[in-house]
Amino acid sequence: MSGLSATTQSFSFTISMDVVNGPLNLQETILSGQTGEPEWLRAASIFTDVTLLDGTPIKYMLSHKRETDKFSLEVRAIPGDPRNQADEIATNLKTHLIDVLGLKDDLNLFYRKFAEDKVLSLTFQNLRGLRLMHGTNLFQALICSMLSQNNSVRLWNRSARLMMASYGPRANFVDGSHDFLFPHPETLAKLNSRDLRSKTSMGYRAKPIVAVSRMIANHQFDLSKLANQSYDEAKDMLLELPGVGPKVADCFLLYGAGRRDAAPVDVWIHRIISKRYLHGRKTSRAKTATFLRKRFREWAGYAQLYLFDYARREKVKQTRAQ
DNA sequence: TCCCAGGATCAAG
DNA sequence: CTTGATCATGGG
Repeated sequence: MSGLSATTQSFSFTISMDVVNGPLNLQETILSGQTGEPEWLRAASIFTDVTLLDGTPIKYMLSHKRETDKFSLEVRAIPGDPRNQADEIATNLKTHLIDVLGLKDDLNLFYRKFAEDKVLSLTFQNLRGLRLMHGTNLFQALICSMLSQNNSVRLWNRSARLMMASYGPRANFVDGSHDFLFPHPETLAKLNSRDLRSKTSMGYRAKPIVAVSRMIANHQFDLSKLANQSYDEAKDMLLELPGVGPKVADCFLLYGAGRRDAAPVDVWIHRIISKRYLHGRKTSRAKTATFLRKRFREWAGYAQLYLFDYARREKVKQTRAQ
């Protein structure tokens, strides 16, 4: 024995997802604008994410074969701590991916259940394998959802990345690279909103984001407590936060807290629901939201995700046709 | 230059 | 309970 402890370097492995029923479209899933966390970085068809496993950071690159059914995931893992065992990291990473990518959700059941819905079923072919992601950090999910209000996906992602680079804890990896995680509420609570604004170009959203960070940092508000409450109770609690309205609250509940019966109603959803389900009658967003929840129940979040993507695609087609 | 982006808020009607 | 103006920022 040399006395040197074994160190784990970067390594690759494959996750066979035979046990998980249903398709996965990795690209659609990650690029669908869900607000639980910033969009994973993409180079060609390889996605990179950094997460905490048992409190230590891991960077991993993800790709998969073209088939959406019977897929397998190619994973390259770069540990943050060389003392962690490779097989242990692989096991934890697999569990993590099943959770984050919603691989337990029975998509085929969803497709079967609403095959007769003339509007929703239209989206199933192109979006087959699109899944709801599950945020890993409640605070991050709330802030990202707040950033998304009256903003484009591209811009809120940019602000979130700038927040990480400016105020996030640094994570080092065994290959010498480093990255920045999402900042803690305690860090943001100490800022004045003007500095946050100038460094992240988040505009007027800086003020409520600092305010909310303070409420969470001093335990005036507990995000984890919402899991034990009914949808209506949880939403009412969230609506008391400055800068959090009905849409942002639903984004947090769906993408952050993993409540699949929440259905955020934005301009796109409101348009397509009133046009295709309510005969073009003009209604309020509140009524659109109620309609979504009552019609799709525990699948409301999924219905919303598919209709949102579909509505955006239609818009793109229209603008191209001009 | 104006309009829009996964809206929230406040004042008026 | 609805409507309108305002709020930063950047892209088209």
